[in-house]
Amino acid sequence: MASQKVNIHEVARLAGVSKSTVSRVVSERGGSVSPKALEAVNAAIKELGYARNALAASLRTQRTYLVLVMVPDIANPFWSEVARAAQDRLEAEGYSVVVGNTDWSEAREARYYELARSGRFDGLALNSVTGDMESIKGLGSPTVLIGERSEELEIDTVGSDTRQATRLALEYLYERGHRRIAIATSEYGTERVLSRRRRAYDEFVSERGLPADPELAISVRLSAEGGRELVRRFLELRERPDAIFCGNDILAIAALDAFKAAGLEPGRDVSIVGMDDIPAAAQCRPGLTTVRKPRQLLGAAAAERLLERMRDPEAQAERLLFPGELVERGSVADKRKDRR
Amino acid sequence: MASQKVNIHEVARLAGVSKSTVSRVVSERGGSVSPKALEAVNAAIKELGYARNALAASLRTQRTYLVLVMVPDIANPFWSEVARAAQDRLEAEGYSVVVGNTDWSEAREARYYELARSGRFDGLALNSVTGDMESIKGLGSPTVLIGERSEELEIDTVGSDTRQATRLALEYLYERGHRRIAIATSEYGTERVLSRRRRAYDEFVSERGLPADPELAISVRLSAEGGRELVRRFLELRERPDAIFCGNDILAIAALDAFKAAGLEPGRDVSIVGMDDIPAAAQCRPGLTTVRKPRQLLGAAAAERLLERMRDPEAQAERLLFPGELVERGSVADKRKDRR
DNA sequence: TGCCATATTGGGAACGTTCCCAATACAGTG
DNA sequence: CACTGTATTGGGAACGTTCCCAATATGGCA
Repeated sequence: MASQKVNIHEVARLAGVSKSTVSRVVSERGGSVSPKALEAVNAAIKELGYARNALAASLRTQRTYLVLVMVPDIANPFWSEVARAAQDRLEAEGYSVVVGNTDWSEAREARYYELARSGRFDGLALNSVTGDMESIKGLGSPTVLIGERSEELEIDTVGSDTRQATRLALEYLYERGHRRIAIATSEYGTERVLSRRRRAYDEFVSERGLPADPELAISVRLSAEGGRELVRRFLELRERPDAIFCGNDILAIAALDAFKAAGLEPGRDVSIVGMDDIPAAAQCRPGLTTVRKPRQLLGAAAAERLLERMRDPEAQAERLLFPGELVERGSVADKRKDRR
Repeated sequence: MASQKVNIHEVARLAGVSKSTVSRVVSERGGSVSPKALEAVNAAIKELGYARNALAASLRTQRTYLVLVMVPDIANPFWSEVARAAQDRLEAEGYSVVVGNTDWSEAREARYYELARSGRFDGLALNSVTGDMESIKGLGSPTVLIGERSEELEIDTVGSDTRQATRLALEYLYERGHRRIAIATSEYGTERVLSRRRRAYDEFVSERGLPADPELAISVRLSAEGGRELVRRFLELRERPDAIFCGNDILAIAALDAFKAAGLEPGRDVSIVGMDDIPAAAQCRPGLTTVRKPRQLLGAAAAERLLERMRDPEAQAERLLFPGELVERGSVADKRKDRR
């Protein structure tokens, strides 16, 4: 059975009805079919091992019921949880979800854009590494951005409030007496606009009159490898920072381990604050003080927004930002004099 | 521009050529086109913002150049690395890769099978949670199984050698003087066949004449939550095991943390061996002794096998198993008398 | 110049479904 | 019984591409 070439016509022939009737049975929005015909069709489907060709159906209906969720790092619990939450919500509405992993690579991202442009998906929820808004607008499918990476107002955006989250972390370090605070984040080439994180940092530094040494802005990949590189670069600095604010937890935890390996105890000799609050942040020693982002909320909200956008492609774009929340653990020293 | 309804005919009209010529330009296998026509077509494509409809093309050619990699847990570094390695290999051959996350759920897995049956993918590489081989055979697309979950010989399989890996871990514990060894793995309902891991364990236990207490076979989910549950169940046992062999590292590391929280020091009061060797296994304290599986190799081999299978759907199925390798860290105590 | 081989081009059919509309069957009502 | 309204059915067109094949243009050579 299942000779894999069976189509609606063969089913119709075996069931003794027309292809239209078979279509009414197999397509979800089927019109009325008599019980007798229904039974005959179902029997024929079973006997022939018929499977509906979604490509042909989509070509005709212009709906695929498939959504692509594109993220930069599938292995990062932050992203996988966002994706999972979005998947939950979208599947409940009858969409199937597949995930695209760009692995922080522009080439891969471009590849997924091409895939999306070819009409295979009804919608996309994506985090862009390149921040190339023109490509995204040219996609031709309803799209929701996850993460606040630009000032873009024409595309729906669901993210956490980067400025607020960054200031929360820096404020915390400042309160505990740190003055020479570094930021480790990812900047893409010199021509690109500075990341929001970096701008929030610059703003904070100038507000508080902290040293604005360019050495303190360290650009590394937001990965474990980036964390190790961060520590190598840190150790080579002429004047070492008191504290580092890291762009995500993966980076921060790798840095934490690398510091320990180098004989510096995080939370005493150097302070580290992360971003995201992934499960590992609670499991490392010392625990990582970090800013929690509402992952499930983010994923669910992105899905919700995408559903609305797919219903009404002409709707006004929205911008939804969720605040972060500081989670205190052990990776920040308290340098206040009155505590000593 | 990009009114999103532009098709090959409009491009042809603007360029002053026939649709056939446009097709020759946009489809990869295009025949010969004069430089003049090529230029005219490209200009028209650009002006109209034309994007080729992959659905229509696939319907005609019966090729989608899209592959689905289905895994049970996208957030587990083991699976995400396997997926990434497969993606690397497949993209090099011109296929695009999307990932399906089943989250250990049978319902989700069934949903992806349905998706696959509808002809959207040229091939699938998947790890089945249910082990429902009949569904997989009925998929109608070239399929490679990742992971050795059954005796199935009709489907290409790429996996690690579960029996060898399990025995390696148990042997290691045995050598170090452990005799009451528990196994924590995931069994699905009583009617299902026992997992390979479990069978290898039973075999080892009977070979060495170790206690075959059914209490020692603990079935939990292979997740962090499962690790915490494992420790709760462990603490309630009348006669506590010396050592636990855990089905994967996620489980093992969560258990390790839970033991510490309960006041038992892993590597002294209780011994733990994991499986996979994910990065976190080296970062936890104590380090997790575990069996390393060759992730990249597994993913690349699965991709390779799938490529061959897509080339020749009638080829003989193969079964490729890679051995594991013991990585010694600090989570196992040495109970040998001669050492004391 | 005439002829042949090759390069280029265009039109119709096909991929497998759903949509539209007209045709027929059926049941209920006066 | 005739009539009307609804339920069910079937056939043709359409979705947007590629494939096949025949037609035409082009260039080289005798």
